[in-house]
Amino acid sequence: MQTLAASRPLSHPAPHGAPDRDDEIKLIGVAKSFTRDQEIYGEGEAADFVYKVVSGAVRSMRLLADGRRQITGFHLAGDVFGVEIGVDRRASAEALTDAVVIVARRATLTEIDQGARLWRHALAELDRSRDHVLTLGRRSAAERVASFLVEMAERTHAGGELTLPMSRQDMADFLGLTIETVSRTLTKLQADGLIEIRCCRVVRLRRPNALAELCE
Amino acid sequence: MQTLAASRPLSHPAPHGAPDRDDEIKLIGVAKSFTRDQEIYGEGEAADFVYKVVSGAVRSMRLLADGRRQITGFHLAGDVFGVEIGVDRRASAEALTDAVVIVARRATLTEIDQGARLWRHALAELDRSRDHVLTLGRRSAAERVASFLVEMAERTHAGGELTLPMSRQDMADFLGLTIETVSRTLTKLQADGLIEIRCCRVVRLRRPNALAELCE
DNA sequence: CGCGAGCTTGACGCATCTCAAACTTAGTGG
DNA sequence: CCACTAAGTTTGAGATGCGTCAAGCTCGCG
Repeated sequence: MQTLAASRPLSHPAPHGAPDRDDEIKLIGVAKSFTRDQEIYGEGEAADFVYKVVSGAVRSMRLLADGRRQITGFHLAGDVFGVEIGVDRRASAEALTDAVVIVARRATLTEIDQGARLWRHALAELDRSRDHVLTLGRRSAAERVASFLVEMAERTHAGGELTLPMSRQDMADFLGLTIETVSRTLTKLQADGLIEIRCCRVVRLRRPNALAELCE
Repeated sequence: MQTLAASRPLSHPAPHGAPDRDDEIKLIGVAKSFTRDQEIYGEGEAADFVYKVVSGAVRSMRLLADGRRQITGFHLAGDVFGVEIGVDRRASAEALTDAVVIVARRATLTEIDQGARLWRHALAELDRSRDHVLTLGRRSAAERVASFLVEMAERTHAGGELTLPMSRQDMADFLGLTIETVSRTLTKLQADGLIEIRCCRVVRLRRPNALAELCE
């Protein structure tokens, strides 16, 4: 299932520039590549490995019994994902695009002394997750899409023009909306002059401040 | 503002029975009491302290500029809260009921060697927050209320009869609904025989399995 | 050039929100 | 102990934002 690309053991090659502090989690493992939509791990499996994105992007998600899907996060180059508290996976992860990730045994994390980094990583994820809770609980469709674009622009260090690694369906499942509402909302934001949709996945933020204000 | 009740320094007095593993975070600090609705800390303040509930309950929340409120979590006896990654508070906390909490200097956390516990605590919170994301993103009002009741029953070890420490408004702001929808939904669940509302804040789960199924 | 996946647009329906009023409960003072 | 009050909750009627269903369109790819 998982295509083994290269098996050279490697420590992490600092992905997108040096982090502000020494917050880079070290993974000692093997690089694997995944093709678009390929499962990296599934809900209920043993959580024996942790991952770090080298290139491409990954989605984490949970499913309800009837198939409704909620994406809990997108992982971009440099992001660590798949760190769980329990023995089993509570979420699944799939490659959003063709992607290369480092796979490390879970025990590796704690063997090399980096307790504080792990803690801060979890707290940073928690912070982001709570933002997400605020968005899903209290923001309108337009506000959700705006905050999503602003966040993605920040995370990808996009200067004005932003290339999204995910489809409209992924955006919808992340934002708790339908694909149609996401599409309509983007069209509306464009009509209002806040963004320009260059092509499906390329968006220019024309008035980033106005977008940010939408998020209050 | 913060009523100082007792200033006896104390380590945590294991609140509601021993935890499964040694996951109890140790706080060395002072007990303070807060009255219902009293602010414990506010968004934007310095995050110099961490807290643990001794008795009563606490809500953590974030506000949008126009006053919309999202409660990100309820903290019951034994729960640690107010642990942040940054220097400033990204959320505020208020007493849900009259409550006593232990207040500890933030540095205390890391001084006494309990890195793994802190990490697991953050991961456990993250897990819960992601459940919350799933609920807010993809569940109907009935499913939200059902999952809330099930979760609260678990957390309070309620055997059938559950006494909620929060108002309908708090439930609504936690579940991303309005107070009217929460009220109507509870009435509906009662009409369907899943619960019995003994009085506003006392609920008996008549068919806990059916409720759990609603959450899939 | 034509096909298919993904995206957009339209029309309509419904779950939830809004606004408003009645009711219940808890608290207060006579 | 019982009015009286205020806060919280429930209920109702109507509005609306987003979902659903169904075409039609665009663009990348064979």
